[in-house]
Amino acid sequence: MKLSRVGVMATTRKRRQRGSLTSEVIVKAALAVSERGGYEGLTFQALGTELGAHPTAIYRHFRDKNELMLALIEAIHAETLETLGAPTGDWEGDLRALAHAVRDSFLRHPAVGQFAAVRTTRGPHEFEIVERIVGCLRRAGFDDRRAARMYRIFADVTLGYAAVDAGLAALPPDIRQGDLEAWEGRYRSLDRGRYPNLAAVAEQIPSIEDPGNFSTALDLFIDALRLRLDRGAS
Amino acid sequence: MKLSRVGVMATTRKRRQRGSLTSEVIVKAALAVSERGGYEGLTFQALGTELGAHPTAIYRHFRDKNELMLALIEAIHAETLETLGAPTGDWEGDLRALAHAVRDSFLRHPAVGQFAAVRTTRGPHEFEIVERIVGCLRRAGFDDRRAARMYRIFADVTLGYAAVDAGLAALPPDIRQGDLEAWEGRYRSLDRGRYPNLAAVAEQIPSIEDPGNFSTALDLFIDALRLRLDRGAS
DNA sequence: ACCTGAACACCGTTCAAGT
DNA sequence: ACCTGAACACCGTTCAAGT
Repeated sequence: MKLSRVGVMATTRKRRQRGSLTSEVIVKAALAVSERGGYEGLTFQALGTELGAHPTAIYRHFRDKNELMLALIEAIHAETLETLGAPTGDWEGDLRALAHAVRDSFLRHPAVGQFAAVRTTRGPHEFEIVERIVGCLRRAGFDDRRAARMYRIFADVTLGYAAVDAGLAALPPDIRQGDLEAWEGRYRSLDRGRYPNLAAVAEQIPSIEDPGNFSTALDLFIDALRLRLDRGAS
Repeated sequence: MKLSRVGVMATTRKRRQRGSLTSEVIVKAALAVSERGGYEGLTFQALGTELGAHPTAIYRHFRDKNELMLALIEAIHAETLETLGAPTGDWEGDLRALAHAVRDSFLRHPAVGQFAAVRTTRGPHEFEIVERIVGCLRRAGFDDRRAARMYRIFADVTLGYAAVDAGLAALPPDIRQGDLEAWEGRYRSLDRGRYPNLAAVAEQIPSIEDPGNFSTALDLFIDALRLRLDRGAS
């Protein structure tokens, strides 16, 4: 083992034995790495070190980083479903539970979760999550056309919100710190003449990291769904 | 001029004259570059070429890529405000117009827009957008506490949704193509036994790129706001 | 068949040197 | 004062070579 290329294999914990490298092992290691080092820490070199294998050995299981990313998102969806019980039949409660489970999974792996709303994994766990959402909406009383449309909006809003939360959590600590301080500092000392409305309420704006925001957004969404059901024509 | 480092200065259009490099010029060039090459195309080298200057000359105006990014987001917010008339006093129409203007700006510069929901620029244009949203909510009849909370949700939902749309538009063309085809292909040929609800509605799910989705999401949100106003307790 | 080593064409960033 | 050149420590990815 050469030491000229410092760091690549130098800090290897244990050397992996031939044939033990599988997609599952790689996905698991990648989630662990991303949890520690954020997205910019999730590199093939770091992953190789984590695995006790050469960085390029990963290419035997994933064509490129994009394919690995999709597998990681699928793994997150799998986690979401694991932490979630079977549907209870209460469409509203089930929708809420699903949305919260999705967000929790994204936040558990923010470096991956921040991209999960934009990509489609085209995998079974993703299908299953969609299946569940559509199931809730149909049980609520929406006809197929309406259920399909509402599914799209619900998924985009929920995953989008969760992805923003994940993106925030995935920021490098110093940058995140700076952003948070801006909200707490600069936003509360603005020119009342120039920003009268903002100045009036600034102190009462919940932190962008307040977990209650997501719940309130869900409340609003479900209120709106109920309203459409009451109006009939669904 | 050496040619050993291929490409860096080789394709320079015109050489910039000393002293003409300002933050404004750099921001404008960066938005142009990002429009063409997506996020992975937005590099200091590409920006240097666009500017007719050495890549590292940019560091005289921005400490690092993070600072440049914040300036770019501010520039996008400035564009949003430019395309937007003065508030009309109709809180609902104004909110809608604002949300659409934000999304349009994000989509005009997707490589930057996809990050805009997560970061805070702490700049005057960002303040102005917040000011306007809060203004709409107060005019609608929300008291300060409620207006502050609803602002947070509205901003997160709207910017989050727009950022997802931008992220989609910013995907490298081949990857984006693959994702879209998955929605149109695989999602419509699923096992009806395993995914009964999804299979029933799959054909009717709007495309993830359908611009009507955002409008519908806004409709739902504003319905929910009205409901809370009607319920009293402002 | 499975993995490594070496190389390639890039990145962002620092800093001494030029004008 | 403003900008460039060269260097540093990284990236993802390809491919010939080893076992």
